Amino acid sequence: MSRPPKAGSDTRARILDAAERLVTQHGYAATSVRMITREAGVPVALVNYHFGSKQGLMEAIYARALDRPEEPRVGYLDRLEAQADGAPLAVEVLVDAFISTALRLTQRENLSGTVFKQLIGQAFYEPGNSGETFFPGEYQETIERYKRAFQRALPLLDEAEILWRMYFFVGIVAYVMAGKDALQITRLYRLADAGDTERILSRLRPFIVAAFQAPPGQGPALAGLGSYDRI
Amino acid sequence: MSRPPKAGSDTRARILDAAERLVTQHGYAATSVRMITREAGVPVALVNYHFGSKQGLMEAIYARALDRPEEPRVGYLDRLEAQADGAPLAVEVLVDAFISTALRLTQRENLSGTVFKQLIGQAFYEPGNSGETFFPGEYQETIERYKRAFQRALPLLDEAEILWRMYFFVGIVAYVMAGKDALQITRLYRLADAGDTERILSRLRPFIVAAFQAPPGQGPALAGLGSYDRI
DNA sequence: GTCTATAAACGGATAGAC
DNA sequence: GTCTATCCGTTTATAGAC
Repeated sequence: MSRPPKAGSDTRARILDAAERLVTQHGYAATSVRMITREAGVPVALVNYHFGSKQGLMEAIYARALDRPEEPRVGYLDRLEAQADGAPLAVEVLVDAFISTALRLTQRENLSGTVFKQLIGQAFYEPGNSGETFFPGEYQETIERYKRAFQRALPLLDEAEILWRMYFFVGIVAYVMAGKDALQITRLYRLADAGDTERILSRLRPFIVAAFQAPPGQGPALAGLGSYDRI
Repeated sequence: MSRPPKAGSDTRARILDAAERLVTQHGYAATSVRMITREAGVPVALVNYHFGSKQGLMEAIYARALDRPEEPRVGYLDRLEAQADGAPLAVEVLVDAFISTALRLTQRENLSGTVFKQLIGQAFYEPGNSGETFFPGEYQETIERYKRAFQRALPLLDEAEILWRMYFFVGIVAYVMAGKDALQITRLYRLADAGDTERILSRLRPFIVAAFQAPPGQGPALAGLGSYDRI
């Protein structure tokens, strides 16, 4: 932004950095290539030179953001299970592991921090892209592993129930990491610790653990739903 | 789309319908006024005539979607509290009430059904708009009322903890209503009942109730976070 | 690899006839 | 209220000099 157009440093990375920042702030469609190159202090043409098109640039952003560490993600779960030596892992441990993994993902060194959260949120919620575009297949195995671990930890729940609870869990983590404050929308509250993802997730942990341990039977259907004359 | 430009029917509504459809599909920024009028089969100028600007059109969409029923939203909570006659409402009841309200909101007759869910999701996640633009002030009171009710139901939790759990709760509901399937992204699972919001929320209910009832102390911080060498 | 200049299309908005 | 024609700024992308 205030940087001189001077070369020497990696132009490609500069563009990626600027794009990452702007896209997470304003969204894909609302961010123009010119905004990006202005922010990066480079001429417009370089976007097309390096990435082919605006779309290509976007894909590069996601590719870099999701760029995997050397070890596969399940490696962590493997270690925990090895330690447990055949015994099922406790729900607390599983929830903890998943949250930690997600958190770690947001703290990758090559990421501006808040960036990844927004990318996650957008991948889940921005219409049009179905998510598959950006999420590499490796994550499938992770889900599968967690599913089996949760099944062992919660033998009273059937597979469908486990999956639904994982679904809620993943959703909440994405939601928290995306960082939009639904309650703040009401302008009434500013939550303590807001912005500190680690603290937030440590508040989330017992909440989710208890939720997973809820008794199976889906309880009575929503009480009298449909009989409420007016809400 | 295939409709003739013929008048007689309400043009304004035609534009709103088309805009609703397209915006929920592609998002605000990615939907141009011209796409909308093409879909509606009317000339471009009518958008500005009826709504002043593209932004005005958007606000009209949300206004219609959130268009309040005659009774204020808290009326329902009022009735429950009156019935309880001074006694605190149980967590189950509160969770149930909130979910039902949200669900009702998505089932308003004037809505194309899935539309509202996406609008909600986008209001929370689309970068740039902070949500205040669209969410009318009346919702503030609703949050405040729920907060007090939850505080009475869960006297062991301090206000901050209550707010955080409500935050998670609201997030999960928005997430579910927005309908993106995080697990489906992995292409491994298609959850039973998927798409049937009412069923999903009835699965959500016991999950959330148990979560709210989790013991206060935020538990140990994320176990050894920071000591995991690699995830 | 970097940059300038320009192409070609599309964006939202408006003036003014009907 | 409806529609055509047009203004004008901005968009993505490219051609071609350096």
